Amino acid sequence: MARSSDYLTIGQAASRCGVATSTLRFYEQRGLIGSIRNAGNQRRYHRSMLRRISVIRVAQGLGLTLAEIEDALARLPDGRTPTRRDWERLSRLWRRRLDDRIAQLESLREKLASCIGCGCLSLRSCALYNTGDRAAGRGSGPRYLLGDSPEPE
Amino acid sequence: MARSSDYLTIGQAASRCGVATSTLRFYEQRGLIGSIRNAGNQRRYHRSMLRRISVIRVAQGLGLTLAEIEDALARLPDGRTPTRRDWERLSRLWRRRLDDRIAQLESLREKLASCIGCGCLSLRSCALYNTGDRAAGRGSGPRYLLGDSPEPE
DNA sequence: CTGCAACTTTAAGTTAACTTCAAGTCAAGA
DNA sequence: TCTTGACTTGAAGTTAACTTAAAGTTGCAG
Repeated sequence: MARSSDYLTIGQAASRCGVATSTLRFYEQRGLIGSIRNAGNQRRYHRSMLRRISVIRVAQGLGLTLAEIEDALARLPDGRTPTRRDWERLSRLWRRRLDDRIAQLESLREKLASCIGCGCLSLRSCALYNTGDRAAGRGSGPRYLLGDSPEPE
Repeated sequence: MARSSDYLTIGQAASRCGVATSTLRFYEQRGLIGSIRNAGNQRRYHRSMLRRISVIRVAQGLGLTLAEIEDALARLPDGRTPTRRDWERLSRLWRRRLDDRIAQLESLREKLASCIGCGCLSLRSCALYNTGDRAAGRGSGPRYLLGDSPEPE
């Protein structure tokens, strides 16, 4: 039933998806993907896992964090690998985030344009200071500029 | 000549600029801003420094890294605090980056739209995989999504 | 059977932009 | 003078998303 060609080594899967093997191990550790083991304890990936990895990579390209992707994938029935219909739903959802982000940047651009001549940069009155666009203020560490989710209370 | 009200403590400067005092110390350590010391070795900031701090913050809001901002500020004559004319030049420059970033995201959105129905996600043939939009592959650490500078060779 | 590439694990390192901590000093009002 | 809040330093911690290293095991071609 399961031809051996249905399964790939970690190196094969990685090169098929354009990622490093360390990345796949990392994703597995995070619970984003799964694998089975052969007799010698080496990972083997079913071909269908390639699509799941692709979805993860595309979502990252859209600016989502792994946590958000994890969440989205976890909402699929039985945590199955995304079907074409699943992908349709997910990508529609993500497209909206992209729209939002573009709108944010456009608004920022307008504010910048109107401030070029003024240059006040006043904390109180300058629109550039009140874009709500800063990813700052949520703990330490680096700030992400696309996947800007709402602040926790 | 120099009234004492021309100088602010770190706490005053921080609250005027909407940043933490630790941030100002950090900026100073990085060489982004400067201060003088009073008799008791405490930092005092000249009012003009507020504008420099503001420029830094706005630039960050636009997605520039501190390294890039450092560079831009270092190009000002004698590393002076930005005048209104300097700000005009800088903000015009940064506006172009914002334009670029928006264009990138729009192109990504188109690709996503055309892939929603297809869902191939093939590493070889899918446009979503070849946006050139990934910040990946440059060392480890987090990836930045707006201040996406060209890859070193 | 030898040899080498590909695999295994766990732990630690990388990056940016800060924050937090510890232990101490300074400023200023009551 | 006392107290309290603001300040000082240097070192270490935080976060995401990985990578790198070290030390050992497996797969497979010759």
